[in-house]
Amino acid sequence: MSDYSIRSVPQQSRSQERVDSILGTAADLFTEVGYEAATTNAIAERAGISIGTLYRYFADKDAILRALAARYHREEQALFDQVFTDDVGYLPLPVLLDRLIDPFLDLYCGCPVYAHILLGTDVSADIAAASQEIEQEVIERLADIMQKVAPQIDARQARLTAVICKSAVKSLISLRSSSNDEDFRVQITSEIKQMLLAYLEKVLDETESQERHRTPRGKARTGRRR
Amino acid sequence: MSDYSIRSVPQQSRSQERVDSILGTAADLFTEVGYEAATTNAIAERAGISIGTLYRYFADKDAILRALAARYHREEQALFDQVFTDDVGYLPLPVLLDRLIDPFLDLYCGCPVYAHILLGTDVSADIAAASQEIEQEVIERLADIMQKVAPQIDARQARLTAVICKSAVKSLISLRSSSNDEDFRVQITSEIKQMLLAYLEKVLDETESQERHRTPRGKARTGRRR
DNA sequence: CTCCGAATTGAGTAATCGCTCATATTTTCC
DNA sequence: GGAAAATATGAGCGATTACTCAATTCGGAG
Repeated sequence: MSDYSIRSVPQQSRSQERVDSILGTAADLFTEVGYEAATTNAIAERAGISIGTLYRYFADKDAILRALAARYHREEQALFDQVFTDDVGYLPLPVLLDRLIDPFLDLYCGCPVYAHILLGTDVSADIAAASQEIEQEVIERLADIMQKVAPQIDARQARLTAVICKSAVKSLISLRSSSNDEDFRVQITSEIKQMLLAYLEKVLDETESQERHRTPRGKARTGRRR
Repeated sequence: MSDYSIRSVPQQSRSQERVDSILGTAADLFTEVGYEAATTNAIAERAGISIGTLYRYFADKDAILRALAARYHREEQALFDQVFTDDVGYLPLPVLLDRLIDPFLDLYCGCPVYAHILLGTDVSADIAAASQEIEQEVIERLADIMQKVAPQIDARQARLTAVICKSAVKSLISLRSSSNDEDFRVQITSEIKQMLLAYLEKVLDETESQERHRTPRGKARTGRRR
């Protein structure tokens, strides 16, 4: 340790550990008692550090939640990148739904605080705004997928359908975190998927028949754009 | 029942007016800035009374929200009583959906704080528990209606379907209160109804065919475990 | 008008929370 | 070893909040 080889790697890696530890503890406390009720002193104590140290790494309490929201955003984007492959438009609907839903369920299951952020339960205005931005992004991603699945669909309907799908999954997350009964979770998951399947089949059916019967008036019936 | 922790029994008609005034102001403030951020002093000031007077009528801050939740519960029950008529089982599904959904949308639109209570956004544990109780009641009411619409359905599936319907309407409330764009609200309302319609048609279709084929067990589409 | 209880008032209290900073400890590097 | 820099500590500060209570006003009966 007396070599002057690397500048401050030990410091950095230790710092990162500290940050992660704080984030993990905070996430646990937030989900247990809510954001407001989770005091910074309690977070520090449970993380095994002093309150002063906590404030060396985070400017204020909100910054902790912001960091968690950022991590959530990152992981969610990674999931989407994984899902959004070339063949996404050619998958049977039930398979597509599983592909779209299951990884996200795992995400929220593995880190329940993400559900809090998503559902906007008991968060500051800043976080709520950030969360809404993330959701907007999700809607656009889903709309893109809709366009791949049904190229004949118009952009407006694709967005609308995306909003509905996102909402349904949000409901599913909410329902799943409202109960500890694993059986109920399985049933409700299957049921929401059934609902989405029925809805999507109906939407696709209607846009397809619109296409077949020739566009009723003029042009620009089929969405393009993008 | 009937203990909202109101301190003073209305000896004068003036008292009831006061209580209503406090409740109305509190409801406004709660929806504007949230429950935590709405201080009792601010409620009193806006209601044009002193903080002392407020505490003559309500034991503590939570009692105000509890009174609002009780009012919400009462109005919701009244709506259900109105909807749950004898012919409810014979209505075409789209009509039934309108009958079930539209009055509730009006309720939440007329008093947005009800949406806060329903969605559990930023409320105390007590209120969240009370809200969950109300929701449980809603599920049972909906399950009853499901049994009337489709007598061949089994109780378990009826409850499951009720949970889904309640969730979907909850989503709709959430979506509608997330935007001020009236056009969006109309579209999203129609779309959620479409989704529910597709889902209910599917559920009824499956239970009917189950009935016809006399297969109480076995080739059910919804995977049965246990 | 006088008197008295009920209603109202709002400055003040106790408790809590986010956050600071002077001090103490550890690490780095010669 | 030892100076200096980096990091950690936690008592305590200031601000905020729900809530109290002694003082004051109101209203109506005699």
